[in-house]
Amino acid sequence: MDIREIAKRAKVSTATVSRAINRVPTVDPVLAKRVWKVVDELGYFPNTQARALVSGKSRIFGLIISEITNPFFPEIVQVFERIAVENQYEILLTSTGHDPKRVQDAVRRMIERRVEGVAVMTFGMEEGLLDDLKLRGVPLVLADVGLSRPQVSNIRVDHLHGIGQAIQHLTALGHRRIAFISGPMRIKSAEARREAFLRSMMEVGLEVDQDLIVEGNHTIEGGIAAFGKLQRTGKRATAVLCSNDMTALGVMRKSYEDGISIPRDLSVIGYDDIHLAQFVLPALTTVQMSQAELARLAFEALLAETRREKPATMGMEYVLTTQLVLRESTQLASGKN
Amino acid sequence: MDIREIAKRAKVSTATVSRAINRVPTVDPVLAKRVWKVVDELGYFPNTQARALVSGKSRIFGLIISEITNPFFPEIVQVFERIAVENQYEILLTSTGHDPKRVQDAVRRMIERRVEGVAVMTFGMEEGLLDDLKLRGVPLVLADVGLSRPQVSNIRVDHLHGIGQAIQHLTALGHRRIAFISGPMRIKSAEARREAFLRSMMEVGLEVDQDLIVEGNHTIEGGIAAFGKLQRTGKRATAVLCSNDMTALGVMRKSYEDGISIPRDLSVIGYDDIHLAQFVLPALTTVQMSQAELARLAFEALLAETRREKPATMGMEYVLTTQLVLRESTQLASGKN
DNA sequence: GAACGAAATGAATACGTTTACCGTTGGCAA
DNA sequence: TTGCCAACGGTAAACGTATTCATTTCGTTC
Repeated sequence: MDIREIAKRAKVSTATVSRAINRVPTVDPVLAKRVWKVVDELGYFPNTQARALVSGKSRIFGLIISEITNPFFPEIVQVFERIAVENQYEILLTSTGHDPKRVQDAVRRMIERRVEGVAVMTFGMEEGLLDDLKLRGVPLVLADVGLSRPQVSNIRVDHLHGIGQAIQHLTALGHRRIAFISGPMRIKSAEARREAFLRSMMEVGLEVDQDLIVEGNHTIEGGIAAFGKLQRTGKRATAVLCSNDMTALGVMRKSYEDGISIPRDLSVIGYDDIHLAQFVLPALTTVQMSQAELARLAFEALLAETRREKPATMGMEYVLTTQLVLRESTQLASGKN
Repeated sequence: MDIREIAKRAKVSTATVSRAINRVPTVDPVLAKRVWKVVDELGYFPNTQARALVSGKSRIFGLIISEITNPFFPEIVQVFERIAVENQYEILLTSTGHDPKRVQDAVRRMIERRVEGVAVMTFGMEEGLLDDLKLRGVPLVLADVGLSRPQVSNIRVDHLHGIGQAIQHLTALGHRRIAFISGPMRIKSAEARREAFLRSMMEVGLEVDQDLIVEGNHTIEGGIAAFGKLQRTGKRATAVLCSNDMTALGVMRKSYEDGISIPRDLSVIGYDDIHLAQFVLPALTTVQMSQAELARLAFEALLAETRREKPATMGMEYVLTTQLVLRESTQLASGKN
């Protein structure tokens, strides 16, 4: 069943059917009604591939994330998808696990489907992988990748704000020996968070002990391993700041196993503020980075880009700020430290 | 840049280009090589919409889930997506929150994109919403919706096995007063789990106190509320079985706030075995229902369906079994109960 | 009452592929 | 040398829609 069938039954031309369906105002209301009647009776739905082919618009955006099993991302995906649907867009989702091969694959698939734009959330691998997209003038939005670059919009995250608050909070509680468990350093956003930590420590006049900086990988398992390593150094920290909430959950789990009580013996601060953070035991003090806001910014940026006549030579810059959320996992530094 | 451009530069016809790209064996290796050379030089990617239009195959599967923010689903999505990509399929993902309007919308979008099949994970709303798909002969796979129905493949989950093990485990530990926090009863799978609970209780000869069965909604918040309600009845249970892990997390959170120690004062068992379950404090004893297996079954079912010549009048039936996983949240029933 | 213009409709084309169908080529046997 | 067949390549027609351009149908004005 196609537009021709509708045309025949409504006794109009296919052109009129097309116009009626697309609500072109010049079409006679009487004819339009006749068309809609047939459309409804037959349960006709326009073929998107045909539309895309002739119009040159696929109405698909690509969304590249790292790990959908990290609770940070589902919340982004949910909001992004909701907004997309509201705007009659579909999304081509891909969770790459930072595997270059999978990124490459995703890019190819997105080009083949002729996506109108791609949002990339957290990114670490060679930028070269995105060149195919740039070359074709596909609008690109990168979230949290540090410096901006030509032809690519950028969502800059103000890590310094939230992390600065976190450090101030800890020092106010009397903590001096503050550890940091980073994300994988090949990821830009992990690097940026680490920088913000170092800078914040400097600003409050605390020196950082390199032994108290350990690399994790943004998973619970990584947090467990990293915290284990931290303890084996023998240098005891009274507080630990984590590069994301999953890492913090790992720290909490490992502390529990080792008989370290949080927050009594150790204060822990996470990063991201995933929904779960408020429900763990104890509830996690963390730096909030609004997933909804991030998703919204990314979508708006993409949409703005597609509406533009000429592709912008310079990408737009958006800013997302962060903020400390106090809960139960931090407390006054204990006695002698 | 299109197939014609390639044809011109490789000095062959578009038909040959098409055949070369699709690796049709009859094409002369010399010509094929010439074609591929040009394709690579120009960075040409075939236009999927055009392909879909002429071949009648969109190479897209729909995937309808309820809540992507429930950690159970991201693990499914991940596996489903991975297998799909391996088979050159894309997935159209939709998280409906069981909102009939959003389901309706999703169905429309999927029809418009001409998906070759749809997998529905957990389902509660009027089946009528899927009629549009059935009518068009779109292969359908439903997971965990109870009885099977014509034209629709079904993945039956053997809740009884895992839940039976859970109840036996609890009774072996001396528990007699076992509470159950269900999911929302409009959801088929929640209903099925509740039935399995009732049946398992009967099988071990325990009577169920209706006051000890409370309805939750498969979220942490719902678990908190339900457990609060449970306590207000005044009838103390020594163990509580939850319809999913998120609910169990809610119970754990609420217990913590109320000074009830798990597992000392109360044993808790979850359902699903989300990845997180092993890391919470204490690690959650739960009934495992393999997300990877479920995703794989669903995809295989869909793929099998698309390969079939004539649409099957009767759907296939697949079975997924469940199994208790012992961790730290259960313990001998305390003294006097 | 005729001619003109505005507005709406219809015929036809294009979008980028796949593929049925037909024509060409070359090899081999007679 | 001729004829036949096999094998392969090319031409052209689809796929379902949007849209340009030509046509028709009005109402309006003089």
